[in-house]
Amino acid sequence: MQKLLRMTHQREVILDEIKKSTTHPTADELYERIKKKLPRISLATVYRNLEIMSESGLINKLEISGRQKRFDWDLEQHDHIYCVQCHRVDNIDLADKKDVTLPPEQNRGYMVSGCRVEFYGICPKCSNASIKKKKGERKKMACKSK
Amino acid sequence: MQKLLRMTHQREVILDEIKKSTTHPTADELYERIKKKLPRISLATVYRNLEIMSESGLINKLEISGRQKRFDWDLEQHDHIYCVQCHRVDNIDLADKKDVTLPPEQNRGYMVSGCRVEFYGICPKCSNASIKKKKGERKKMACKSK
DNA sequence: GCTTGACACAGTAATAATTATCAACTACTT
DNA sequence: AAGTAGTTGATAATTATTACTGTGTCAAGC
Repeated sequence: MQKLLRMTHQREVILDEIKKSTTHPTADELYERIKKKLPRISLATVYRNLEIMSESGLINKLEISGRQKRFDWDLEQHDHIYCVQCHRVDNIDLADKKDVTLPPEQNRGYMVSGCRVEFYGICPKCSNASIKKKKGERKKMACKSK
Repeated sequence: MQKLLRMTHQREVILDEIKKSTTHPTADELYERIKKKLPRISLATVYRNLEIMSESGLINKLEISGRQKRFDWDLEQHDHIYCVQCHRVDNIDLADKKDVTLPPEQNRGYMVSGCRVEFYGICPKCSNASIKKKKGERKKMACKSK
């Protein structure tokens, strides 16, 4: 499964941009940022290399709700919390994750290989934005909601 | 949020088809099955009504990994396990779900409104299929993988 | 019984996200 | 230098979903 890959300039820049992210960017978010450094890069290259790099284990592809794929540089096992309003995704570190186990009589015959825990709610930016809105301050939302 | 809606024939057939499902069908899986009963129904009608019925609480729209939306007639809170090979989704009933909590210092400022637990692995059909394949029996996979 | 308005329908166009294709280019290997 | 395997940018194609459009249906009010 682990695949050798040449570290091209494009790949370096993509990887670099992911590593700088505090949140979990989508392919087109990364594309927008990377364009500033490599104006001629193609969106297809970004998609292609995110896929390749996640296959070869350099980054993680998140399995998470929502229609866009998101990528993560943090290869340690961890879980996520995401905002139902702006779809932002943050890391969480669940201490008692080990307690979450599926009793064998419940596994429906599956060979279980893992478990994801996903919390959801409203992120601080969005809840601030909606408080301000209530107060009548006609200000733009802090984070875009699609 | 709860919205009144007229129970048309199309809606009845759609709802009926979901309730008959042991797994969690996608819109186009349902469309294929419903076409046999209502050959003139439009895919758009299926999508529209799944959306409407989940808004009005008749069915559940699953937030789950994978690119297609899936729907569920079971309105009770429960979690899911899914097959990484054929993308089938089954219900599980997690007894110690209550233990899965996010310590306040970990919530990143979110107003947490819920939590989903998702197990993954290989479903019985797929693992049987791959055993048969290993034995050299050139048989078709038991469930399609896309 | 006819008219009006509110939904709902089928069919199709449009959109969003992603993946595939392809010709040109690059870096290695011989 | 020539061959070749991998990579790139541009663009076409695909997939899943949503929006639009003209038509139809039904119940309420006249």
